[in-house]
Amino acid sequence: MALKDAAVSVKDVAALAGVSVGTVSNVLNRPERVSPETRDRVSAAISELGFVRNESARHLRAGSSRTVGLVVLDVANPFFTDVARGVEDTASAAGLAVILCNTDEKTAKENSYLDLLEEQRVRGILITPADEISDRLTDLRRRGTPVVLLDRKATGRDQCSVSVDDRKGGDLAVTHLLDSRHRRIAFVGGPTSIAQVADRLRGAKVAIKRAGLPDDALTVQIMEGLNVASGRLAIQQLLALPKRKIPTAVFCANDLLALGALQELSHQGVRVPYDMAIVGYDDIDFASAAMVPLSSVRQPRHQIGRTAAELLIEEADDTGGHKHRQVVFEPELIVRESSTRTRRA
Amino acid sequence: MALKDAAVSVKDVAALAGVSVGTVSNVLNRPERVSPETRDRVSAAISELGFVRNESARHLRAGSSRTVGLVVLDVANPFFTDVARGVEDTASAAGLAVILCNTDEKTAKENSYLDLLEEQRVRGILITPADEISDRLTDLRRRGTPVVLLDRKATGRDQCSVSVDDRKGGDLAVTHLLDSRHRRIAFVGGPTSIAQVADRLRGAKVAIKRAGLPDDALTVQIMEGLNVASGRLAIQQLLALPKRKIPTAVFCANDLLALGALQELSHQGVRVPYDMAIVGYDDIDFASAAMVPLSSVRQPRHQIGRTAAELLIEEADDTGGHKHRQVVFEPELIVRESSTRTRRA
DNA sequence: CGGGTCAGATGAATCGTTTCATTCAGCGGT
DNA sequence: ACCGCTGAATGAAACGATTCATCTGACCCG
Repeated sequence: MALKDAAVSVKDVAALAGVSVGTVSNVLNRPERVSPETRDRVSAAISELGFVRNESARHLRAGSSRTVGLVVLDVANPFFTDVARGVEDTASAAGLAVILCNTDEKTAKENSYLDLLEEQRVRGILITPADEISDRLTDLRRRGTPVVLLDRKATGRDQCSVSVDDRKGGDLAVTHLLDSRHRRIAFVGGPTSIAQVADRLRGAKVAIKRAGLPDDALTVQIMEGLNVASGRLAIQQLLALPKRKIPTAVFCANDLLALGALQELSHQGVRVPYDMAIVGYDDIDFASAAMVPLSSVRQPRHQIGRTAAELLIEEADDTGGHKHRQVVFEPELIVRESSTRTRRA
Repeated sequence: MALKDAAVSVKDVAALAGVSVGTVSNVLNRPERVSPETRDRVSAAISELGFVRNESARHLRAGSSRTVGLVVLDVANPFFTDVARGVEDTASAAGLAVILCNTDEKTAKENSYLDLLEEQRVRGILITPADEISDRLTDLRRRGTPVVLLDRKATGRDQCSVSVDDRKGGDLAVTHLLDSRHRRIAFVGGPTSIAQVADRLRGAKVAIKRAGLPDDALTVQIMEGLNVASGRLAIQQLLALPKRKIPTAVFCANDLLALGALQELSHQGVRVPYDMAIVGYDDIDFASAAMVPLSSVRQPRHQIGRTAAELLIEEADDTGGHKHRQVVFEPELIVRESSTRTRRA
């Protein structure tokens, strides 16, 4: 049995098995080239010493590592954990580990993680940028680290991305509310510097315009963050408007906001959906599990992650034939109780 | 500017700056030993070539890496994402990256991640074991990788752990329900092979016994998983019991179960807390944001993560004086609407 | 002017693994 | 008995950064 201070290397294994280090390496990597007896002897030595390969040394020689980086805005958002699972499934099937990094929407944190990942020589990086596509990211790619954008469409054709048509999603949500006779609608979102928020708002405006309504039929409420607390606050502010300006429906840029809104409305005795309808975005699991099941725009979260990881692996393993692709999924509106006035007075 | 195929190394930098590789390394690691002019020349060369250190090479030489592994049961559970943030805060302050691994409560996945982490020669591992403490984990420690148990108390004194007194938590929850006059209580949990579930159940039983009630005052409902779907199912099963056996309160082993229970009760027209009270566990953010705000046993999630990471770093940097510690936090009962019958008929 | 000091720079050795050109032994064919 | 072949094993080189013993030259002092 190996002792605590062992630090066993191929050399030790080779010595114990009475072979050369090259042979040990062959047993590990191309066992068919080694005679059965030798192979057994080496295997025995490996388990006796408790030998564990040193990935850094392999990697140093090989030039490429077995990890990919996944950089997201917020791991606490169920949307991203689901995407992460998709990434992990694909990556681990390919024998790759995932380093999950959390930026909290801060460019500074994003940059320091990118440095770290590049120093680790990760095979590639999946990222939902906190802001504009930074120079840091461009440099990274130029130096040879593949980057796939996640939940954000690449602007050019020279880069892979996997996203969902957020404009269409915003359009779907608001069109649904308009179809349900709502004429005063609020959009509740986070900072528009986040591309997803900006696009969903844009889609909402398109729907309003198509219906021939004036611009002010849509009240735009921009909050600090995309979380539950901001959702509650947004409702407080909306309910404080002059009575005839209070919307009859709100479309929230994500489900965390929508859940906060739902809670605050209930708290204030406003009935959902009878007095006010709500549509969220992402269709996280908690949306259908909410007390008033939440209508929401569904995104194929898991598939976004899987596809992005596939593109990344394809680009990383590129033998020359890689074509950059911009995959765009279609959002789907899931109508639940929070926006259907079946028993309307 | 660096070209795509650059793969710049210290050698290239040294050549461009007209110095030796040793000097480049000194500029990087002990700039005070290098004369200002040389330092500037080297720095210029570094940025001109876009040189990025190769962490694997550093690590190979240094013998220790700059990453730690965090192995949890389920990243999609907000409890763990909050713990993960705590870990990340401490780790990144120490210049360490976190590799987050998800076992889905499966021993097989756990083992394959442990292999991977050991091959990466991580500085240490934080883990919530899916089952018993496996031999794999013991071997790992014997070979020199520090391991700190997370949300699970170490059985011996030879290992660090950070946990919460789950027995006490179960006791608190059930005692609270007993104080509210409930005499038929259900415990809804996941498999008891998960230590947390077993301990919370044990605490619940202690409370029942202390109150002098018979064992069958507690209906034990063991479900497959610790998620929302299982919570709904559990309620369906409980409501199918003979009327006089149906409990008036349920204590759920975590908040995901409790949220599922809440939803199903509402769906079946059972009023919470008037017809049935609920207490959850973890006090995740969604608990207070639920339509009927959920009573729950709070754990210092963020602090669990921080403390565990601190212990791990201390053990990893050990210069001989490390004492293994088993930190146990106290749980706190947060009473909200789901278990208070103020307007009881 | 010789000797000592010291900051600064050097470059070979090292970490653990993989790779590949080379060696070796055994064997069949002539 | 010798040649050529093949399967098996070998061992040195290489990956890139760090370290440390060593070297260089400038400067000061007696």
